[in-house]
Amino acid sequence: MPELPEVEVLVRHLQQVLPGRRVAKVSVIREKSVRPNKAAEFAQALLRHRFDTVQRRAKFLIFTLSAKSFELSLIGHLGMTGRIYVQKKTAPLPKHAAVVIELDRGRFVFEDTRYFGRMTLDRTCLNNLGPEPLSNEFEWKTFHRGLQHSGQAIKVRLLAQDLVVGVGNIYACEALFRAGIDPRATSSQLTREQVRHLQRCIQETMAEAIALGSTLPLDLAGTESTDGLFYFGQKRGVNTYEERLLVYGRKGEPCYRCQAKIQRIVQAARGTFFCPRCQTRRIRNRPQSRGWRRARRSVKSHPLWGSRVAQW
DNA sequence: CACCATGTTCCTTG
DNA sequence: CCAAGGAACATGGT
Repeated sequence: MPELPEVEVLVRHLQQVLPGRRVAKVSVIREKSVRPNKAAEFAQALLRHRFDTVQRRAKFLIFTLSAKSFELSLIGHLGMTGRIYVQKKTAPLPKHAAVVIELDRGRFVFEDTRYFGRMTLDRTCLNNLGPEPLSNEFEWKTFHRGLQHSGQAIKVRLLAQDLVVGVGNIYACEALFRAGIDPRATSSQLTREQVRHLQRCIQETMAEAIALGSTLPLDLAGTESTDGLFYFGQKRGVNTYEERLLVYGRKGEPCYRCQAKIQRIVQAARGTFFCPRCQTRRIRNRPQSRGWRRARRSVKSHPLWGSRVAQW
């Protein structure tokens, strides 16, 4: 269940639940899910340690544990379909449980249907990551400099995790729509104004998603068939949050801003959704023009958008 | 059967 | 050597 906002909301939840609990037993059910450590050494190292903190860096979860004077970091990545939760010892294990850690109270479960996720004690995966999008380190001048050296399409470039972390396929589409930038535009062709605008749109997209996800009734304890995903929100009777996304998954549907049909194309083997009228490759001299501000207000005042997100 | 899916890494190509 | 493109990983939903 990744992308930065989903991981952030999960981390905040786990930080409330996990600290203080001790590791009683470690079962690596899917050996490949523990890399590059060996399953046996991984399990042995964690034994009898106590969870202290839960943090996030990019889409990684970082658990710190200690035993007497020994400290260690457990790093997790959810891949495409990973979930992490603490369940009751009596609850049944999920079909695709990858790593199970029995605690003094309850059970830590890392399940992963497609097994693209992983757990490790090796911190080197945290090297070479770009700045956090919601930190001061995400600075538009550096962002601009990085983009100028690239001939890749901007949408593809955003996914590389070196100029900025945490932006995945869905939020890349959303941020580019908000910024009015064609996902096919060559990175180096973006103007300084477009880059500055895109930087702010990425931050808005992330911040609003975290804020929204913090209030939805997510199944962070792994008890239901629902999960901790909130790209599409939750289906709860009449209260449907499905239309929260502005372009992703809306192929053929009318753009909320201009009614043109949303297009789906493939870039780097991933689906990209965009509005062919609102998102242009052309360089806009005045990206903050009155017309554009009016358009963004109209997007935000769409009944299914404003009611759920504008409150933040 | 066809096509789609939230991510990253490795290999090949130019 | 480098940048960019594509396959691979693995399973399930529609």
